[in-house]
Amino acid sequence: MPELPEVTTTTNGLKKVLPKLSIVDMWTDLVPSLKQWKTKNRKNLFKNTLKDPIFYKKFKKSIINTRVTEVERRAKNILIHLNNNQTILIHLRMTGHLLFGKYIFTKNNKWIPCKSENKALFDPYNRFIHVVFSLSNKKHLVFCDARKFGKITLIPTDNLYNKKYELYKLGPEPLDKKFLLKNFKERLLLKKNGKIKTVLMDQSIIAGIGNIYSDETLWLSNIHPESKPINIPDLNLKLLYKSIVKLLKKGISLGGDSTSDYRNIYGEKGNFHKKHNVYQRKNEQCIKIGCKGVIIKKVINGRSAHFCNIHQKLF
DNA sequence: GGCTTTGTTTTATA
DNA sequence: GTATAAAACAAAGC
Repeated sequence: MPELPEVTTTTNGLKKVLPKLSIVDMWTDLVPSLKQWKTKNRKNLFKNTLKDPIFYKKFKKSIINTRVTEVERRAKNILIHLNNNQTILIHLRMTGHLLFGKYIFTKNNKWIPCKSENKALFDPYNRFIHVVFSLSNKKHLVFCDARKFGKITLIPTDNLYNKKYELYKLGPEPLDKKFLLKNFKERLLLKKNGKIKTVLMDQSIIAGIGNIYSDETLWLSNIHPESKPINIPDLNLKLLYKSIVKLLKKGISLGGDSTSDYRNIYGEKGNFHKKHNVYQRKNEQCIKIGCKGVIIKKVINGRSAHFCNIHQKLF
């Protein structure tokens, strides 16, 4: 599940290869026919994304023959800036990932990786290719997504942070040097009576944390996921702040978490999922030194939470 | 075939 | 009005 470290791994990869390349063509199978579009009644959900046939036409026309100037991450969004004041915004949601390499369009209307490319590209998840951007160096930027929950849209670069677009309400970046313990506490108190796990995952409070990293950081800072921010002692808040910075950086250095479908732009898995202390370890012994607890899985505000019932205290 | 999965948006409730 | 929770939604795997 792409969270901050996974999206960072992807954008770091793209930063090295995309700038200065031009987009010469694009292909997608996400666009419904106009008839389907009208009958499915999904105009609100998909408006201004590639699943909107009217928007798709504008999108394609806007990006063809433009050059990539810069790639950037904001929260869980990938931003590809173009030289015509337009920015392609990609959200991977649950199972999406981006791949970069040489691809071939086959006779049965499918894209497959060219055999001379990295072997990792022959991953089974490659059968879910839904968008292909053809680039001026004969390579491709490929959007691959088993669930098709991912979202691709286009926003004028100058207007990225306008009220009408989704980036507007995002909270601060937890790895920003200016994001101090003091700021962290202030943000949490905006939801002082919520459940800390839910608050951590709220993108308007802090950007980039999802289910995996919220479970892991709470385990490390000895906090029960249903604790109210207002009740959490300073000592634990400080520990939580440090755990967030530490684990997000660890996730990045390990190339992300491939519990599910996440791959880097060369189709390779990350390694963070091998280092889980609590996520998806239901019924296993807690591995904190000296702790006799067992990992519990419980649905909290509609999301699965994993935690140790002994050393993670409810405040 | 129903349930699960996650991130986000929308709707409901206290 | 405000704060929090619940529901809805995407689509495929099991």
